[in-house]
Amino acid sequence: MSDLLAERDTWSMANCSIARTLEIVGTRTALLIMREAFFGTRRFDDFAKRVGVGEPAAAARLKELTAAGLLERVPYREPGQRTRHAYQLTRKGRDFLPVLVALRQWGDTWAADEQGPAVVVRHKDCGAEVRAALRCGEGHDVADGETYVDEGPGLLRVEPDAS
Amino acid sequence: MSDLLAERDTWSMANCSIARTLEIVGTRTALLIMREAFFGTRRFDDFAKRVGVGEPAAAARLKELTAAGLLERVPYREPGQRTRHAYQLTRKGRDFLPVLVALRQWGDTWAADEQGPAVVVRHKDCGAEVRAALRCGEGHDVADGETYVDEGPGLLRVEPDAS
DNA sequence: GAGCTGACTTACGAATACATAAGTCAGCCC
DNA sequence: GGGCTGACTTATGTATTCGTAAGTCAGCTC
Repeated sequence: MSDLLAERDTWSMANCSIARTLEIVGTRTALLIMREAFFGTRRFDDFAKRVGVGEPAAAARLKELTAAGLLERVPYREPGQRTRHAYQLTRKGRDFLPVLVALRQWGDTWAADEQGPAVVVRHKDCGAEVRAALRCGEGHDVADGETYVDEGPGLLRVEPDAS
Repeated sequence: MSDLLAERDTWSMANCSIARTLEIVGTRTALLIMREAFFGTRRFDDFAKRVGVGEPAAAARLKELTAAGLLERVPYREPGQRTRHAYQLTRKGRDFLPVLVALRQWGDTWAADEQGPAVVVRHKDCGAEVRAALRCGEGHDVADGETYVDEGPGLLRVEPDAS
């Protein structure tokens, strides 16, 4: 275990999963649309209205999220209505829930509304509130300060700047 | 337990912890600066260089993150150098780690580089990789589809649109 | 087949986020 | 006390993101 943080200038984060993720959902509206999708919203107009965003912005984000595979357009038909398309979470999109839970949790803790949170996510089996927790592969809870950064297989070594 | 999702139009998300959080760290560069802060970067120039962002953008984000209380400017002094200021994570900032872990994890799973992740976060005690997991207050692991949305104390009721 | 409705698209302007390049400025070293 | 260096700021231009308002378009219903 070398201390990667001490030699931070010998490697680059050009290959960064966080940056790649943000290229898909890096805008405020994209994340809020994902929030609404988890609330069960499926129709175009409802996304625009409930997120509080204009239709062009909603259309652009929905198209991006669909192209990226977090949402899929599925045809549906209400009785007496014509066939329409609904936006529905894919497995890839549902797997994004921990990010939203972590964001909401941080906001509830550190930027809370005085009234308390508007909604809470609960566990179906027991009704207890769902939280995003850090845990290691051995099953231990990971508390503040108990982590270190290690080299991964995709680490990109670079020449340290002469400066 | 009423079905909030079915009556989605009777309440508003004007009071939303996710949206409030995004007003602080809702930009790509703010999140990448937080990533670098967790890597131990503390100096202005290093933030700009390592995040790959121009100095004005770095200065603006660092100022916002400091004003929001995720970072703090602490004076430091290297031998033979004058006093300078370093940007250091506060408790509020360190508590943001689950968001970054969740983002990285999603990216590693769904937008992975073929080389694998550049870095991994490990648990100090055992060296096992740290993951962001959903867990309920009773300690159960929460799997895909095992959640529901419930009313919180700050829920804002609204008149459903006539439309 | 005319009207209606949901689902977008187009057009245009404002605000924000970013890059590059250059300038400022404090204070330790010599 | 002049130069150097790290830490910014200022200036300017561009790209992206958003708003509002209006237009298009498909395909049921009647």
